[in-house]
Formats: sequence, structure tokens, C-alpha cells
Amino acid sequence: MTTTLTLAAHPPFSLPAVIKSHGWIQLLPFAEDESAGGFRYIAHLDSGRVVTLRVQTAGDGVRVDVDTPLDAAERAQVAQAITWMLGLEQDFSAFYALARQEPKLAHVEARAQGRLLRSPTLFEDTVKTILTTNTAWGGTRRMVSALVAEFGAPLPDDPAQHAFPTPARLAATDDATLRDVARLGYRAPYVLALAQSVASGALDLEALQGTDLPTAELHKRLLAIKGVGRYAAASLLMLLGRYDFVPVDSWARTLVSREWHDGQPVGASEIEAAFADWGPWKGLAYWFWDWDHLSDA
DNA sequence: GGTAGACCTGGACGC
DNA sequence: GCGTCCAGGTCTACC
Repeated sequence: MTTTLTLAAHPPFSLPAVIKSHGWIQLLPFAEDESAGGFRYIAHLDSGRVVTLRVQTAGDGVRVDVDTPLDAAERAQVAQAITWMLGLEQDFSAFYALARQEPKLAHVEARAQGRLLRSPTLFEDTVKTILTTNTAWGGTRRMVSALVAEFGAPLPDDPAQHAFPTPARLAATDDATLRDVARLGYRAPYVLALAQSVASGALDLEALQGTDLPTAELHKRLLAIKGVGRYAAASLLMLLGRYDFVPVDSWARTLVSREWHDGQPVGASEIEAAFADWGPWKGLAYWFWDWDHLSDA
């Protein structure tokens, strides 16, 4: 027996657009399912069960298949998780109205761009974001894979596959293990401290999903997390649906430098200034800007 | 508020 | 195979 859920999305919606919105699909326990045009995600449910969610386009939303019967609470959790992960309820009509006036963003509405693929929990997204800092993408993939393989709960039908580790599981490890086994390097104490504060209840990260806190306050709270600086905080704000900041990394500096500064070095202030007119949509304008002509940068 | 140096890893490169 | 250099954000100490 299997379980199937059908979830509607606020139009316009494109599952491939969400999947390709950034690199998260390449990080375990996500896996792209190209034959179905969707993805798989190994979820560790509150009930303790570990299941594979198979997601593909269906009608104006998505269909979620699970290879096992789920009880009512588990079904509700899966529906809530997928709705959050894909931003099914997000409305970008205000952004699209502005984007129509800008040739470099004229494509976003037709492609249904705007949603960014999220993990089910802000804890997972925060750990992954910390692991994107000060390293190449290959390093991020390696560190996330190691964390999942070493500390994630195994899938019963295929124990070689694992869910993302829970805060409690990571909190139960130690700095040296995270350095030696997962090769997190100097990031190990950051991830450990985050896991411990979430597991102990000292930090309620998940309460920030859908919070109505002002963006400035949210920004402040994210920056208070060790290992989360300006770039990581801006990235996490984007995942939380707040686009007031541009995640300034070396790639952003390269793009903005070549687009508006004739290849001369630029800093965060120049990047923020380049998108200042986009107000609460700065981050999205940067993210979906048509940089194609700079792809060899 | 701004800046320099340390942090850690893996890849590129030269020998 | 080995050693060196470099890129990638954040933190801390210092001015």
C-alpha cells in the first residue's frame, strides 16, 4: 500500500523552476528524479518513521507519493512539509508587476520563478547554509553527504540511504567527531552549538518559519547564530520569504562588477546599491537577474 | 564602524 | 608523491 497526496499551488507554479532555483536539490537527502521531472526527499517524520517522499507535477500543483501507508498525523506533516519546501502558498504577483518593467527580469513570470527550494526545517537549511560558507560547492556537498550518512536515520527499505540528522542526534556528537568524520573543519563547533541550542529548546528556529517578525529583527536573530554572517543571514532570509537583503558572496561580487563596474572590484555596498530600487524584492531581483551573458565570468 | 588575521579543506599547480 | 598556494565567509581582536 502506498499513500498519495495532491497539493495545489498558488499560480503560476512550476516544479522544475523550484527544483532548479538553487543548489539545494544537489544536497542529500534531496535527489532529483529526472525521469519523473520531480524529486525525492528522505524525511524523518515526527512519528520516528523514515520515508521517501516522491514529488512530481500534477495539475496546478504537485503529487506526493510515499511507498507506505501513513496515519493522519503523518499525512498532515508531509502535506505541511511539502507545502513549505516548495512554497506552494507563496504569491509573487507584486514582484512580477515590477519585473515586467525590467528587461533583465521580464522572464520570471512566464517561467514562474520566485520560489526557492527549502528543506522541511529551518534547522536543516541553517546547517546547510553554514556549510556553504568559505568553501567551494563541492565541499558543501561533501560535508552535507557526510553528515547525512553518518548521523541521519536510515531508510528501513534501503539502509544505505538516510534522512537529514535531527538536532538531537547532532547535539549528541562532539566537536572532534564532526571535524574528523564529517570533515566540517572550523565549522564543526558552529554546527554543534546550533544543534545543541535547538535540541535543548533554547533556540526555537522553527518558530521563524512564517513568523510576522519585522525583517530587521529576523535578520538580527539569524546573525546571532554562530557561523551565520551577512551572507548566510541574507540567504536564510530569502528562504524565509524575505528578500530585503542580497546574499553577497564572491560570485555576487563578480557578477555585479562585470555588469555595472567594468570588472573593477566591488563590495557589499555597491551590490546593495545596484538593487536598492527593488526594495523588499532586492534578493529576488539579484537571484533571478538575467546574468546569462556573464556565464563565462 | 572598519580592518587584519586566523580558521579548515580540497583543488590546482610546480617540482 | 609531496609541498605550496589559493579561494571561500565568519569570527575575534584591535584600532
